[in-house]
Amino acid sequence: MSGESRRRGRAEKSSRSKKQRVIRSAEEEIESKLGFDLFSEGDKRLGWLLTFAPSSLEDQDTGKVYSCIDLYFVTQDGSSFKSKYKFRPYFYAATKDKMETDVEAYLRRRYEGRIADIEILQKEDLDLKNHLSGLRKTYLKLSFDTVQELMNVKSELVHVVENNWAKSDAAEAYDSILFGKREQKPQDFLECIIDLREYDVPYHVRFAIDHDLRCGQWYDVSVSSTGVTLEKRKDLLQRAEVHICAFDIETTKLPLKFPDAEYDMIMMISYMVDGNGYLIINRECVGEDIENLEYTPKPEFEGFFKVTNVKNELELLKLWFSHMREVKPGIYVTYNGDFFDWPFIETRAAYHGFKMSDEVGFQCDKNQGECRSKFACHLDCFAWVKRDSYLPQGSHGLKAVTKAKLGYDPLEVNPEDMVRFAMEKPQMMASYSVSDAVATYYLYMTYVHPFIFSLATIIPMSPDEVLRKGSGTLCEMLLMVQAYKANVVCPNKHQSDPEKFYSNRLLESETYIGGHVECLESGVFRSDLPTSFRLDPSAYDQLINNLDRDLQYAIQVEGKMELESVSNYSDVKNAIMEKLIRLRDEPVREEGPLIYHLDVAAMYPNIILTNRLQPSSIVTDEVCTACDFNRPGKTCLRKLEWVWRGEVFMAKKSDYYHLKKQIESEFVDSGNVRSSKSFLELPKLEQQAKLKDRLKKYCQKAYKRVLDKPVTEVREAGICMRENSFYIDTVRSFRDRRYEYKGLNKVWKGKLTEAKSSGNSIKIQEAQDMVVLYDSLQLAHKCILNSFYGYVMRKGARWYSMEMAGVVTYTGAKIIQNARLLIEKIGKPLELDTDGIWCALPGSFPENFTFKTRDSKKLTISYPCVMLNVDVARNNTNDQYQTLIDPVKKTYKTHSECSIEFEVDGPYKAMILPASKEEGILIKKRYAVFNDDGTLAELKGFEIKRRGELKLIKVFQVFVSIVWLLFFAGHLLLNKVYTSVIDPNLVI
DNA sequence: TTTTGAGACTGG
DNA sequence: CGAACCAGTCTCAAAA
Repeated sequence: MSGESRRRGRAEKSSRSKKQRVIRSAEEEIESKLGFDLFSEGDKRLGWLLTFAPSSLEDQDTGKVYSCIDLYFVTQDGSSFKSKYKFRPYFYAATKDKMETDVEAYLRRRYEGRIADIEILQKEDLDLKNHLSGLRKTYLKLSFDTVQELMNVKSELVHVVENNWAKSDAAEAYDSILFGKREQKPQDFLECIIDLREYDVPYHVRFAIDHDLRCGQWYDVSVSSTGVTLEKRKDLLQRAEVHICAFDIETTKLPLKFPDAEYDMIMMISYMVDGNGYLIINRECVGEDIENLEYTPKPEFEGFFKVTNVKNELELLKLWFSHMREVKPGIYVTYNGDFFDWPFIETRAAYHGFKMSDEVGFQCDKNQGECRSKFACHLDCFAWVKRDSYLPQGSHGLKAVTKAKLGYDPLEVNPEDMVRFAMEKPQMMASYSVSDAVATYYLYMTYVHPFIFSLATIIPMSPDEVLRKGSGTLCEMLLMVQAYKANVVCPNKHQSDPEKFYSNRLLESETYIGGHVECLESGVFRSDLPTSFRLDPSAYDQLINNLDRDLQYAIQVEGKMELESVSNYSDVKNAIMEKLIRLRDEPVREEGPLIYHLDVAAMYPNIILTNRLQPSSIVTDEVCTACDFNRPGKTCLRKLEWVWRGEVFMAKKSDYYHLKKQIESEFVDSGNVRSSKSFLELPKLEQQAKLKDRLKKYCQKAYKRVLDKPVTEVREAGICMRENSFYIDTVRSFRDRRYEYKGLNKVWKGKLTEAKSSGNSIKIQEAQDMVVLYDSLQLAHKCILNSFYGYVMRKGARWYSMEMAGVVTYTGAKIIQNARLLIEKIGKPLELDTDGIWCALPGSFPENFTFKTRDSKKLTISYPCVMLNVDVARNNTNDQYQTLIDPVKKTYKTHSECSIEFEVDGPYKAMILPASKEEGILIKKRYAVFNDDGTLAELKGFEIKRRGELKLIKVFQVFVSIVWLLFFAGHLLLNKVYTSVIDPNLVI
C-alpha cells in the first residue's frame, strides 16, 4: 500500500482515529527526520538494537489499535531504522482448584472484546506445596490487544481478588478445597479467582523477556505480511558504531544563585560527535568571536573544536537542533543533563517558541527527573557515577570524576566568575566549556558505554533504564529472565505486614543482624618497628600437626592439582614447619610485624551459592511435611541460624486495638471544614500512619518512651536443598561474569608489565587503558552482584526473604569471627569488617611458598591464607548440595560445595588505626595503610575524602609525616602521641 | 548541661 | 511510582 492511499484510507475513520493519526504521523515525522524511518518492506536487514519502547499501531483495514514495541536499530554503515513488533500483553490468573475452564468461559463472556485470548497453562509455582514432586499450578493466561485493556481488566480483577482473600481465609483458598461442579452464578465464578500474577511487569520488559531480545545485540530483521521476524546474530560481537553526541551548556546566572532557565540564557554549547568537537557561541554573552580551538588534555583524549559564532541564543538553539538532525545521534551523553542541560534547553527553546520534542525528539519529565526520547538514548554519566563508579559521594562532580577516572586535571572556573569571564576572557571560557564536553565524552566512551551496553545484553530493558534503575531492580530483571526460562511464575511484589506483633506488642520495625565489625587495636603498626607478640604455643602446635592436611588442601583444592605431581612437597613443608616450631618455642617476642589483609572474595554471593540460598528455599515444617521428599533421615533440609532484631512499641496489643477502635470512629478535617472525612475513608497507608502517630503519643504519655530497647533473637531457618535453582543460577552466572572481567584485568596487568619492560609507550598506554577499563567493569559488577543479597530485603521485592538475608550475614559473621579466633592466637588482629581482617603476624611467620610439579608447573601459596581457608572449608562446606539430574524421574545428585575462600594482600609497610578522643574507645571502619614505597594503599572512612582532592593530599602528608615521626619515637610513646595528635577530621 | 535522634556519609 | 542491605562515625539540633 502506498503512503498516499494509506493516508486516504485512514482519513475515513472516526475523528478519534484521525487525531491519533495526526499524533502518529508527527512522531513518525520527527523520527524520520532523526534517522529512524520505519522498515516496512524490502530485503532482510542487519541491525544492532539500540533501544526499544512501548508503542501502538493501527490496523490499516480495521482501524483497530494494537500495542506493539518499537525497535530502533543501527546498521553496519551507521544508518538506522525502526521496526514495529506486534505483541500481546498478558498476565496470569489463578483460580480455585478445577475451576479453570469455568472461570475462563466466564471471563471470556464478561470481557468480550476486551480480552483477546485466554490460555490455560501450567507453571512452576514455588509457593505451591509439594511442587518438587512435579506438581504445577494451573494459570489462566489473559492476553490483550492493548496495554490499556490489560490495565482496565487488571484493576477490576485486583479488587475482586482482594475481596476474595478478605472473605475466605487465605490458607483455605490456597489449599484448594475440593469443589463440586454445580451450577454457578456469575458472581461465584468471580469468587473463584484467587490470585493474579505478573500483571505489573512493564510491557516492554515482558516483550524483551518473552522474545529473548536485548539491546546491544545484532539481529537479522525481516518484514512480511505476517509481521516482523527477528533472528539473533550470535556470531556478531562487536558493538555497532552508533553516532554519539556528548554535549554541555554554559549559561548565565545571577551572583550566588543557580542558573534559572526562566531568565538566564545559554552562553555556549559545546559538544562532541563521534570524536569531533563543536562549539556554538552566543555573542550576546561572549565578548568576541571565538576561533576554532583545541583542547587535548591527554594524547588519547583528542579534542578539536569547530567554532561557530552566532548572534543570539535563538540562533544558537536553531543551529544546534539542525546540526543534531544532520548527524542524527543515537546516543546523547551529558553530565547531569537529566536535571540541568536538557531541561534548561527545553525551557529556553520554549521561550523562543520552539518545542524541543519537535526539534530533536527529547522531552523532560520533571517528576521523574529524566530526559528521554523514544528512539535515541540519553545516557547521563552522572547516573553511572552515582551507582557504578564506587567513588565517594564527595567525588561525584565532573571535575573529581575526570581526575579519578580519566587521570588528568580538568580546567576549573569558579561559577561566580563565568558570566564575567565570558565577556572579559572569552577565549578562556570557550576552552573551559569545551573541556567539560571532552571530559563527558571520554568518560562515556571509556567507562559508561562499555558497561551499559554490556549489561544491556543481559538485562531486558532499554539502555536508559539499565543506566538509571536501582541495582536491586537490575537484579530483579535478571531473576525474572531466569524464572521465565525455567517456567517459574513470578511472585507478586512483597508488602510488609503493617500489623505485626511481638510478645504482645506492636512491631515498629524488624530486621536482621548484618555484618560483624570489630576494632581490636589502635595506633601505628610499622613493618620495621618491632611489635610485641604474645603467641599461643598450643595454636602453633595445632598448625604444625595440621600442616600436611593444610598443604594438601592447598594443592588439591585451591591449586586443583594432584598431590603426587608435586616434586618439592617436603622442602616446602619443612620450611614452614621450621618457622612454626621457632614461633611455638618462643611465643613471647618482639618482632617487626607482617601487616596483612585477608578477605573473603565476594563473600555474600559465595555464601549464597555454597548454601544454595534462595528466597523460595526457605521452608517451614509445614512446607516440608507436604513434600514427597520428606522422609526420615532426609538430607535435603539444611538448617542455618540467623539473628532477628525487632523494635516494639511500649504499649500493649490491647492498648493498640483500643486506640485503633477510637481513631476509626473519628473524623479528620482535610483542610477545609466542609469535607471532613471519616477516618476509614482515608487511604490505607495514611490510616496506618495516623494510627502509629497516635500510638507514639500514647506511649510517650504512658511510658515516657515510644519504643522499647531493640530485642534480638537467634532463629533457625530451614533451607531446602532441592528447590528449583533459578535464583542461584542467576547469581552464579553474574558472579562468573564478574570473574571474567577480573581475569581480563589480570591478563592486561600482565601485558602492562610486559609492555613496560619492552618500553613501547603505545602498548603501555593501551594496556594501562585496558587494566583501568576491566577494573571498572569488575567494580561496577560488584555493586550489582552484592545486590542479589540486599535485594531479598528490598521494599517491594518479588523474591523477598528476611531469613535468607539473615542467614547470609550470620554465616559471614561466623566466618570472620573464626578467622579472628585463629589469628588472635598466632598473631594480632587489628581490625575486622564483615568479610576481611587486618592483622599483624610475627615477622618470621611463614608467608609465600612455591610448589613445583614434575611437569614444571608452579603453584604459589600464601600460608596464612591457606591456614584460614582450611578452617573455612571445614566449617562451611555444604555436604547437602543437591542438583537435579533427571527432571522426569526427579532424581538428584548430592555433592559437597564451598566456594567461600580467603584472598590475601600484603604485607604492607604500615597501618594506622585512629583512636577516639575518649580514652579506651576504638574506632571501626577507619584506617590508613601504606605500601612499601611509602604510597598510600588504603584510606578508609575519613570524611576528608569528600572535601576535595587538594585537602586529601594535605592529610596524606600529615599521615606520612606522622609515620616518619613515629619511626624516631619510642614504641611506648606511639599510641599516646597518635591518640592525641591524629584526628584526621581535626587536622584540616 | 547532657542525652537523644536525625541526617549525611562511609565501609563492606 | 519505585525502592539492594546493615554497621558505624560524626555533626548538629532539639529535648530533657
